[in-house]
Amino acid sequence: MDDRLRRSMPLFSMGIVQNLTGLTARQIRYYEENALIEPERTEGNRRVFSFNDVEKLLDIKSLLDEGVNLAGIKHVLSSKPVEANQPLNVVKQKKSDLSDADLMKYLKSELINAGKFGDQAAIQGEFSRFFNQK
Amino acid sequence: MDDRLRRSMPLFSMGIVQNLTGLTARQIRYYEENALIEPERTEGNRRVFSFNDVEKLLDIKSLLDEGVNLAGIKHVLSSKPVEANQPLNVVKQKKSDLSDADLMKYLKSELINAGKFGDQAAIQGEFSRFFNQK
DNA sequence: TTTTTCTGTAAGAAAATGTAACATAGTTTG
DNA sequence: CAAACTATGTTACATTTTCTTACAGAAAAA
Repeated sequence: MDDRLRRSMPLFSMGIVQNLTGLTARQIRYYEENALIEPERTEGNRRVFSFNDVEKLLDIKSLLDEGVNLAGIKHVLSSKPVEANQPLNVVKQKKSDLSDADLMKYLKSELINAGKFGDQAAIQGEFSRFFNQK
Repeated sequence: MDDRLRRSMPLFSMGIVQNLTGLTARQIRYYEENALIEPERTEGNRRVFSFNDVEKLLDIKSLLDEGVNLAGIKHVLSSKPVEANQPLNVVKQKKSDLSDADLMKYLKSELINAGKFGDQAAIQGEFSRFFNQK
């Protein structure tokens, strides 16, 4: 049960971690700057990494290889799910100062026009999904 | 049960999707280029988006707001878990042509040195995690 | 003393978006 | 219907941001 402790025990120097992960020291420091890891420090200010740090760096490495950027890596490592978006999470911007009611009116009028595209009569049915709830 | 069908039915024009999502046409086209969405086309080559497309774009939008890049978004939307890394997924590179055995030897010698940092006697225990399996 | 590591800064590459030019589709109106 | 708009499409180039690499000087560790 002190596994948690053992895994966060500071053990590895920068040089070793470079070899273990294949990341450069500069990269590792950069990731620390961006709060992806938080290695301990010696009295002399050298970083000392734990197993957790190393494993996290290995995860980071594999995500980097996929081209995922730091923000993405943060997201994945903290595995926030994508917040489920509401029935319709309309973004206002531009037409910014519309009231919700106005916005809905706008959408309805726009959407009615959508009829031109496909000729599916089901459009009416879809509207209910957007407008008939709440 | 034809919900699936309804949700993938092409309904929305580019302009409407811009308003619904707050993304620019340029962005939306770029995401299509990168295979995040696959809107249908009219005979005249205009894009027509489904509900699924719009919802995906809303997810993309919220990830973008977090600073996640396309690779990251792809990863999240397909929600691949980070592949669990093996007990020690050593990266060779640089010292590239070592055999696995040589590499293990190298790691052991390096790791033994690690003792200098912390003075925790538990290091020996940790080694087993790395070397005593398989 | 020699080797590592630290911080900071600058230069370079790549990703994402903006912008502009010009063609075609679809809509609206006289 | 035909002329006039407006929305979209494609392509190419410019700009911004993010990440990596390289370098310099100082301190720590061997």
